[in-house]
Amino acid sequence: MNGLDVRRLEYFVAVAEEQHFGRAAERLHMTQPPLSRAVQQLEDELGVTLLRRTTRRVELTPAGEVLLRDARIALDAVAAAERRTRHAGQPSPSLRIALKADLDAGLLQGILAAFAEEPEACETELVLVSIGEQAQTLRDGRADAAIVPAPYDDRGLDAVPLLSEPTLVAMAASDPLAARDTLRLADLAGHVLPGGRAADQYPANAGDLRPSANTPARHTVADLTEILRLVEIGAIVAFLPLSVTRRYPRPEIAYRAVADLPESEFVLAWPQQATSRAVAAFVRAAENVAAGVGAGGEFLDARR
Amino acid sequence: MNGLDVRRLEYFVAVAEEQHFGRAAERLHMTQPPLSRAVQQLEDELGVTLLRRTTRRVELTPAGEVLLRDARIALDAVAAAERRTRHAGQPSPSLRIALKADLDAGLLQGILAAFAEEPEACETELVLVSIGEQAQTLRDGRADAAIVPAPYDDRGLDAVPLLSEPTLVAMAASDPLAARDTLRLADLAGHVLPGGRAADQYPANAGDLRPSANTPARHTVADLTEILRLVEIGAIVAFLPLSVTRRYPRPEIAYRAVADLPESEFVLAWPQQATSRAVAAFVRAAENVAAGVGAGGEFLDARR
DNA sequence: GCGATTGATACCGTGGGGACATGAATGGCC
DNA sequence: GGCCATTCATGTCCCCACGGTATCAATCGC
Repeated sequence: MNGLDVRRLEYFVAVAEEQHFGRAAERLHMTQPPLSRAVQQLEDELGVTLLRRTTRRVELTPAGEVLLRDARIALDAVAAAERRTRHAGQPSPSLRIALKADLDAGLLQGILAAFAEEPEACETELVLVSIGEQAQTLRDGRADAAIVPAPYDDRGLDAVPLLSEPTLVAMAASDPLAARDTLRLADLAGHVLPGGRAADQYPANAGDLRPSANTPARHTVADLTEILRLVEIGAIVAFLPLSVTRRYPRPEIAYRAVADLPESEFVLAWPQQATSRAVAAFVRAAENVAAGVGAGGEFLDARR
Repeated sequence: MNGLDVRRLEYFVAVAEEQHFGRAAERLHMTQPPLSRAVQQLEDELGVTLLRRTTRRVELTPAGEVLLRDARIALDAVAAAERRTRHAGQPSPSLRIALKADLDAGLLQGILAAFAEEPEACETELVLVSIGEQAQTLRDGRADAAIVPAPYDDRGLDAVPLLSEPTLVAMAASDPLAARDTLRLADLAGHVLPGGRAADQYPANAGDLRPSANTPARHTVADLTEILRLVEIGAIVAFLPLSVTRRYPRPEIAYRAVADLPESEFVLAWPQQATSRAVAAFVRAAENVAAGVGAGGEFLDARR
């Protein structure tokens, strides 16, 4: 028999992630011996050793690293195929829009209304996800399009820019810096962003709101209210688009302009393989709405 | 048991492509009954009907169309994982560069030399493919990077532009138009490109050299020599980058400038998921070489 | 209406995957 | 340094699932 199969790939990924056959077996709801054998068979079929085993440690070979990365992608693709097919099989499939609540640049209502006018419109469904999950939601087939703040992981996705708006820093009102009207990034030395990165090094490690997989986060945040609560108590500062700050006026939080902070960009993204007319119509609608808002310039003044 | 598996997906794709259980079974080297059952099980697991069966015809439902597209992508990803892992398991894996012979903008030798100077260089291997196959070769794991003429199918790929050079039209020397020094696209009305598209409608349907899956091609060509032979006998005309025409000076072929024909762009592409240092080094080397050549301007004069 | 074509159903045998029991090797610890 | 615990590999058995053969049913063409 030639060719990998999904089950074995899942087994390998579990072992690679746990670095431990026993724990991986537990996670897979099976016992350890058949798991060991399955991974061995995988290695035999490939003619490649994927894992260095000691009785004390399991670690990946270079080839194992390659397979771990590619297997995750392949498993994502399989899961996406399943989800999309299930959804497409429903009587009248809706268009599923993924977004983080309040991170829509204030465009959502307008876009939905414009889309409803399109000749190829269909029902829409909002898929509310955690911060930074929008792209993955598209890749794994849970949504058909997403409004997402840049930067984001665009692998496998197509996108059009929607609009840019000023980025403000949110800090505790009690912070000495809050006395000033306008700051510079360097002033924020010593302050920490959600996820634990240093605020004054932004955007060296891109992704203001995305939880970083590499750096161990002191606070793991998935929601704006969590972020704002931490801001209030002075634990962190956060960079937020103007439209978001407008929705959360809080006495204990000061929003201030930062002169050398890049603008917040919002894009509309969708899976590259998408061919549905509904997605195309939604993209058209969103572009039109964004163009209108951008020309109107409602967001040009930075504070108050 | 939940989750699709590779075997069933292959079965479904075979049936969907053949629109016939018997032929699909033959292609899969099996008999028809277990194939029918496997597809039924797939439908049961998904809770979705994928195929409308009559005893005379098998056709896809909308959900079936979705699964066919996504299953192909998923199967590609699985096959790519297998190929890349096999390759990564070799003692000292080479960097595999895919290109169509002579469609390298004349950069190949320079890039290879520059890459060899890089600190993270490794052995390189050339994967010579048919016209238009470069991108697929990257997606399915047979190569790690590719030199490819734009436009191309960039799904799943990252790329940097290398250089642009004038595009010439190759036509039979006996063609009346060959008497003129410079043409316009409209002059080519009635002439046919490789693949059967009308030359004067370029680039309405993008992809000058890619075989089109939709339009039935009168001539299927995978090689420059085949194209040039058809040009010589006056069957087609072809749009070719200047660097290619320089390599094929033929008395029976006239290369002429076309005023409103866009330049030929070459890009270096690689899989988006690539993380290897060798690929990064190769990209650096290629960018440097291309920048040098572009600045030198060797390709600026269009004819003679 | 009859036959040919084609997909579905019935039934059976074999092979592979999982559980249980056990072996072997390595690293920590006293 | 030897003992023990941890952990991965191996041996064995069992069962399910996949594939093959035989056959049925339905539809289209003549």
